[in-house]
Amino acid sequence: MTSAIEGQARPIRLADIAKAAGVSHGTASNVFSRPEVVRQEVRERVKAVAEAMGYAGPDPKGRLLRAGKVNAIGVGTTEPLSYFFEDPFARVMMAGISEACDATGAGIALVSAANQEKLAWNIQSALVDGFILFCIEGGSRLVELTRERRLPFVALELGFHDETISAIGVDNIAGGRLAARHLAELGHRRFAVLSLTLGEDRTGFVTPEMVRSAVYTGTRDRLAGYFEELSRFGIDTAKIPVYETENEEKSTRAGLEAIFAKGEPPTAILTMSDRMALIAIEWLTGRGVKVPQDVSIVGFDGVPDGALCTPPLTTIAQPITEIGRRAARMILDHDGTVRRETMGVELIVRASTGPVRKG
Amino acid sequence: MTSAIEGQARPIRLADIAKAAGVSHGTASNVFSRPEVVRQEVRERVKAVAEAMGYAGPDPKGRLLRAGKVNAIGVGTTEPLSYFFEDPFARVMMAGISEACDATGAGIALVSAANQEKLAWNIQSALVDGFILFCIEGGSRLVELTRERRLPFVALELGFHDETISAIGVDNIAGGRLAARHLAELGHRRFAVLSLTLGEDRTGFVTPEMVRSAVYTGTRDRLAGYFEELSRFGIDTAKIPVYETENEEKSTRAGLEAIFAKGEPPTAILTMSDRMALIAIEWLTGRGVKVPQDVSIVGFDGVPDGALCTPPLTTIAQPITEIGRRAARMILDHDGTVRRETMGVELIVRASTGPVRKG
DNA sequence: CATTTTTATTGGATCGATTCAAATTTCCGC
DNA sequence: GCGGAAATTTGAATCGATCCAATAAAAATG
Repeated sequence: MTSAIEGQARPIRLADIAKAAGVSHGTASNVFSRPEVVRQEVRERVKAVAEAMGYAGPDPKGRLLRAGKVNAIGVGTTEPLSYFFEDPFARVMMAGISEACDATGAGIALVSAANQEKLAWNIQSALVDGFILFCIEGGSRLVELTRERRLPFVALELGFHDETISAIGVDNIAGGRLAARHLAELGHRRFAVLSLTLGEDRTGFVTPEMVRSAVYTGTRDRLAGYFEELSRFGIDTAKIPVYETENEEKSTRAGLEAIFAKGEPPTAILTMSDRMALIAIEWLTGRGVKVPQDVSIVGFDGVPDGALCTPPLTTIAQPITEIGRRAARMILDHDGTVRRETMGVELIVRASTGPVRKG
Repeated sequence: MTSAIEGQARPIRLADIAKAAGVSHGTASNVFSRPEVVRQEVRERVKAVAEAMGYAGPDPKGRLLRAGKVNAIGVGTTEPLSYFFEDPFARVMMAGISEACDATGAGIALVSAANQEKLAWNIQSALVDGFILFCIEGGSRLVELTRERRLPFVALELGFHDETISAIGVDNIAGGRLAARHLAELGHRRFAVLSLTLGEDRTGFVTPEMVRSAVYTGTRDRLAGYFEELSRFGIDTAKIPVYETENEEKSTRAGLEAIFAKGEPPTAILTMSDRMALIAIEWLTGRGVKVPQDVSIVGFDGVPDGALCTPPLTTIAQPITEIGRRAARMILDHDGTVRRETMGVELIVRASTGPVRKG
C-alpha cells in the first residue's frame, strides 16, 4: 500500500482521485456534489478509489472560493470571546441568533479581540457572509472596521446617529419612562440614576450639558425617558444625581458609593442594566440597606438572572431573543437595504421595587 | 464617478486594483499583506486607487485557499447551537476554550445540527483547522463524521474505548468513589443512582449485565466508582436501583418517580450530573421532601449554578475550564500525535448532603 | 563607467474545488 | 442499421488571493 505513505506526505486532492480513477475532475467533482448525474458504475468506482486513497472529501476551502457564500454569520464584539458564554444578556441574544441559524443551517463564527490590532485582523479575515455587532463600549471602532469589509452587518443597538447602518434596538425613551413612572407611582420622589456611559472612556457624575452632547444616543434616550416622566410628577430632575459607569462591578460600586456619599440618599435607583441593578442590590444588602423596603431598584434588559436573584428584580425587559433572531435573519436574507428596527419594551414588576417608606 | 456603478455590479478584486494602478497583481498583493517590500510611492498610489474604487481589502476566501490555515477551531455537538449558550457545563467549557483562543487570536466556529444529515454537512463544510467535540449522547456518530474530515480533533470525554482518538476526560472512577464515600461516611446506607446513559437511546432501570456491556465507558466508570466504594462499607450494591436517563428534565423526573415508587426510598441519591442533581432537588422539594434532611444529593460536574441554588449542591467538580483550555491547545499546537489526558476531580461539600436521619 | 550588490517588480504557478458549454456515448424507435 | 434524443463525460475557465523564481531597476563599489 503506497496510500499510507502518500497520505502522510500531502493531503489528497480531488484531482488525485480523478486521475487515479481515470475520469476528469469534472466527473470526480460530480461524484461528491451531484452524484445523481454520474453513472452508477463510475460513481462507485470513483468512491472506491477515494476510499482506498484516504480522501477526506471535497475540501471546503476550495469549494468556498468557488461558491462565494460561506454560510456562516460572524458575531463581533470588543469584549473577549468568553463574553459570549458568560454575560447573561449576550447569552440570551446568542440563543436567539442560534435559533435563526439552526433553522437555516448557517454556522456562527465568534469574532472578538481585546486589543485593537487583532480586532481589525480578526474582522478582516473572518470567513462569514455578514456580521452582527454587539456594540457596547468602543462600538464605533467595531462598526468602522466592519463597514470596511463591505459585507452586510447589523448593529445591536440603535445608539448611533448614523442612519446608514442597519441596526436593531429598543425604544429607549419608552423604557426609561416605564421605569420612572413605576417608581413615581409607588410614591418615590428622591431618585438616583446609575447610567451607562454617554460616550467613550468616562465615568462619574454627569451634567445636563454632557447629556445633551452624548455620543451614545441609547443612553441619552433612556435618561430622557426617565426625566420626561419624572417631570410630569413634578420632580425637579436637575437635582437627580446621574452617575455614568461601565457595565461591570468595580465602576458600578464606585457609582453607588458616590451617590450615597451625597447628602440625602435616594429611595429609588434607576439603573440602565440588570447587571448594574444586581450589583446594586448586592452592594446595598451588604450594607444593611433593605431592598425594596429602604431603596427600590429598577433594572433594564430583562435577563433571566433577574428573576432568580433575591429579591427578584423589577426591570424593563427587552425582547432579547427576538432581537437576536431578527438580527440573524437580517443577515441571512440580506437584500441590500438598510434596516433600522425599534422593538418595544415591557415593565416587569417583581420584588426589587416597593412603595416608598412613609415618614 | 464610475466606481459607484461598478461597485454595485460586482465586488472589486485585487486584480482590478492592480490593473487600475498599473502594477502587477503580485505588487498589489504585497501592498496589503507585506507593505514593507513595496516602495512607498507605489504603495500609496495603489492604496489610493483601492480607496477610490471601494476595494474591501483582500478577500479572506482567496487568502484562505492559498494559506491552508483557517485559524479557527470548530466546536461540535449534536445538540442545537443554543446549547453552547444555555447549558452551564458547556458554557464553562467554552469559557476555557475561549481563553486559549483569545490568547492565540484564533476564532471559534460553532458547529451543530439537530438532524443527522445537516450535522454531516456542517461538519464536512466547517472552515476550521480542527475540532473539539462535545460528546454527549450520539457522540459516536459525531466522532465518525469528524474522523472523515481527517483534521485534528479532541473528544471531550474519555468515554470511548477507541484509543486512536485524542480525548480529554476526568477520572470517573475516582469521582464516583469520592461521591460514594462522602455519603457513606455521613451514615447513608440506602442509595439510588441517577445515571447518565450507558449506551444509545435507552432510559430506565439498569441491570448489572447492562453495566458490564456499557458502550459509554464514562458512565460505566462512575458507576464502578460508586459501587467499589460502597462495597467497602459493606453495602450490597446489587440492591441499589440505578436508573439511566438523559441529561434533561423530563427523563430525570421519570427516573425519580420510578425510584421513589419502589419499596423503601433512598436516603441518598448519587447523580451523574449537576443538572440532574438540580432537577432532583427541585422535584423532591416540590413534594415536601427536605434536602438534605430527608434525602442527600451529590451531583457531578461542578458547574457554577450548583453553588447558587438552594440548598447549594455538594458535587464532584471537574476542572471544566482547564479541560477546555487544554482541548483548545491540543488543536492549536497539534503535532500529529494522539493524546489522551485524564484530569483529576474534587469533592466539593456544600449543603445538599448531610448525615443520615436517625431512626 | 563598468560591475557587483541590493532593492522592487513582474507574471506564471498554485491553493482545491465547481461550473458549463461542447463533445461523446448510450439508448430508442423504426 | 440509422437518425435523433437523452444521458454522461470532458476539460477549460473561474473563484481571489499568495508565493516565488526570474527580471529589472536602483544603489553601491572599484
